[in-house]
Amino acid sequence: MTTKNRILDAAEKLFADKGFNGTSLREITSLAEVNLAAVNYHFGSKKELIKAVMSRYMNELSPNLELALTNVCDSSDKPSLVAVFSAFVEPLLALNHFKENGTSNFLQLLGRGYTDSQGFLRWFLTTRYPTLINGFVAAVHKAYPELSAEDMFWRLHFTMGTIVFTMSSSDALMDIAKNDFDRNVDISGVIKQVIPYVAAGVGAPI
Amino acid sequence: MTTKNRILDAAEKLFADKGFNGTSLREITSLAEVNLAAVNYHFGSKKELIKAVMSRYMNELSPNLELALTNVCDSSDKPSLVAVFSAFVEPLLALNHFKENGTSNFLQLLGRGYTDSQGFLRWFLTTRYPTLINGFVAAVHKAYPELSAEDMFWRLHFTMGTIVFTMSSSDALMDIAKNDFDRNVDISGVIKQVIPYVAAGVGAPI
DNA sequence: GGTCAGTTAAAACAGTTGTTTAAAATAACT
DNA sequence: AGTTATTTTAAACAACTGTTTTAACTGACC
Repeated sequence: MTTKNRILDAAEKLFADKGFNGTSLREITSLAEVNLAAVNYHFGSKKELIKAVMSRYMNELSPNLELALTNVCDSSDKPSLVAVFSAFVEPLLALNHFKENGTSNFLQLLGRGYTDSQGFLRWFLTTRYPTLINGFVAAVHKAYPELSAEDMFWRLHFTMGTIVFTMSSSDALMDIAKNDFDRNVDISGVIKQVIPYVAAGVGAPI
Repeated sequence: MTTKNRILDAAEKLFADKGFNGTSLREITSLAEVNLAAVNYHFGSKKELIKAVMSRYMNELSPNLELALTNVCDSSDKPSLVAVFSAFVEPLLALNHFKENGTSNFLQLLGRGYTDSQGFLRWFLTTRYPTLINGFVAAVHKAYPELSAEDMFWRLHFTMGTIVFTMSSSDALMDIAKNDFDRNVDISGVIKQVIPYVAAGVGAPI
């Protein structure tokens, strides 16, 4: 395991847990058991480290997700919204093969990035992965053509909020579910819960 | 204007903008034009200041919201979910009379509190305002009695996520809406957009 | 063996953080 | 007016932040 990867792994875990602002380089380097200066040597700055952590996941997820979305669009003249959102499930869960707790970590990171650091991650994602977003918009449009561009814009951001917020506090929510309902839920269980919700939300009558 | 209130106002604005972690006491005291030590003198600690900022809003909102929710429950044997969520609108918008930008500030604070500081605000709200949450659950149950307690739990948290995330980035979203659709949206416009979405989400078939 | 790029290491940097101290200023009360 | 209590002030505190520096080490190539 190289120093660079030890840092990436440690940073990923801590960023997901406590946010970008809430995690110091010293916490990262001591969890990674590397020297403090290694971060700036290998990545240049903390901000670049954040980008590197996110890129590792996005580069893995992005092509799979684009493929799944075009598959949904090709499979039917008018796919259901549930089908569109279900296209996310497999690529997201595949992150668990890519890395242990990959799905959960990535979604939590996404949540952190949207509220920490005043939207710089939103800029990062929309400028670096625009085809992904376009593919998603196209799929939703095909499933619900009556939805205006403006309404679509809002509902997709509501959806983003639902996902991202749920995942950034998913650990706490799964704990509560275990206590109150004696039910063990994992990240794929949460995803299955959320799909009907967002599909119905996006598909709400105008 | 007392020192205590100057601090509360400045803290509220900065907390909403940049989060609790992202705001320093020195930023707060220089915006409030008071001495740095005044925060610890009047509030004891930064954490207590956060609680005080949130309490000021919750004490204003909570009784109005409880009343509105019981009114919905009393008005019909089976109110619609849109009616239940619409009960939030007036009490939330009334915060604008209570304080300038009150609605937007409060909702943004709520969003910050849920992602910053590892869920301590969730604990604060659920332990301090339990009747509010119970009233909400009761209203949703009356509108959709087939929904199991567990599904209800998840969907209410999804809803919380939608609201809270949307509001914590509402400034950015309203900017984009202005650029892309040449449409001026204010906070009440966003609320009106989000109600059909969350109502449909909570009301999704099981 | 010596040279040299790549990497690691300890230490210090300058700046910021929340909090505390102790003195000065103001207000309230007898 | 004189004596409390309350509030404000400037200064310092120790701890922590991201980043830089300088020296030491590593392994490869000639």
